[in-house]
Amino acid sequence: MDNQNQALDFILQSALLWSGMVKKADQQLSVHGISFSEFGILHQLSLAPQQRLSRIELANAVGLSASGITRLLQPMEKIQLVEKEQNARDARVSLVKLTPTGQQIYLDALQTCNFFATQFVSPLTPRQQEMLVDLLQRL
Amino acid sequence: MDNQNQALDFILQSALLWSGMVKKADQQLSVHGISFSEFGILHQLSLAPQQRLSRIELANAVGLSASGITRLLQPMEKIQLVEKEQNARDARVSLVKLTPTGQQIYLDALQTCNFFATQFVSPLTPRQQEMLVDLLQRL
DNA sequence: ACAATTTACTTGCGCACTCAAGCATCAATC
DNA sequence: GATTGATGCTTGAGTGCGCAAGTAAATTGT
Repeated sequence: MDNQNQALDFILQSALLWSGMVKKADQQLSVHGISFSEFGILHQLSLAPQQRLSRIELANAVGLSASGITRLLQPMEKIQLVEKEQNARDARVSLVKLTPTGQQIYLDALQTCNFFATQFVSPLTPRQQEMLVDLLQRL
Repeated sequence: MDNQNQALDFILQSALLWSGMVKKADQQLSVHGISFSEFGILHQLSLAPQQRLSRIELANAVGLSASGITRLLQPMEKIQLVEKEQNARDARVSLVKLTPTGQQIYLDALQTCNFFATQFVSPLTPRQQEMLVDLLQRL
């Protein structure tokens, strides 16, 4: 098994893992009424200073396009998980801010997601999990 | 950083990596006229005994639903990358077989994909790449 | 001061996929 | 050997995105 095949295996193996992972995550998170993508948004917002980010920052943080973010946020605003806020310095950017409701839903969903994620990586020892996260972060 | 957060990081980091990876792979493979999903199909078929698989086997191998496979294969049959073949023992299954054309396109695309994959994992040493593939395969 | 370019979004369109329902075939039970 | 249930696949409807084009605001160049 040479290096090239190893790299190819990595890509194809990831495809397989990922498709299953998202499906299960969405399913588990559905009890909170949110999708995995929406969880990702809540997560990034909760990490952000003052829990607010521009839409572009959000898009980069979760790996979606700007238009994807626009459409994802529409229903989230409607059910008050996040709210719009405009930037005083630059009228182009419309900031997204986590509401208290959104914060609460996030904390609930975080429990579920942590449980799921922990279960997902459970075939590995903690030492191996650490190594895996470390390796991925270098890519 | 406890174990739970590590697991969560793994999931979210994967989301980010994966979204970028597929986009780049699709872009590079477009010179061969195929998508990354289609490459996955050609790859699995080329590995299979007699280069033929049922649609269900294919779906499981690449992580798509049965209906996804049906729709992906339609254009691939039209341009003769694969062909239908029926199973003598069971009239329900319709096998998918790689054509010589498909084989050729696959080999060309494999070069591209190997190059891309190799580049993608290049921030890691060969030793680390090996470890990464090994860890993923246990999940 | 005013055009030209760049940036932050939004919108129209379309593709890729899923889920649920349907059809055909096989297998098991009576 | 008919019925019941499981399996392989296709189809209809709907969702979740991306891409390209459009708008509005900021920045840059002159």
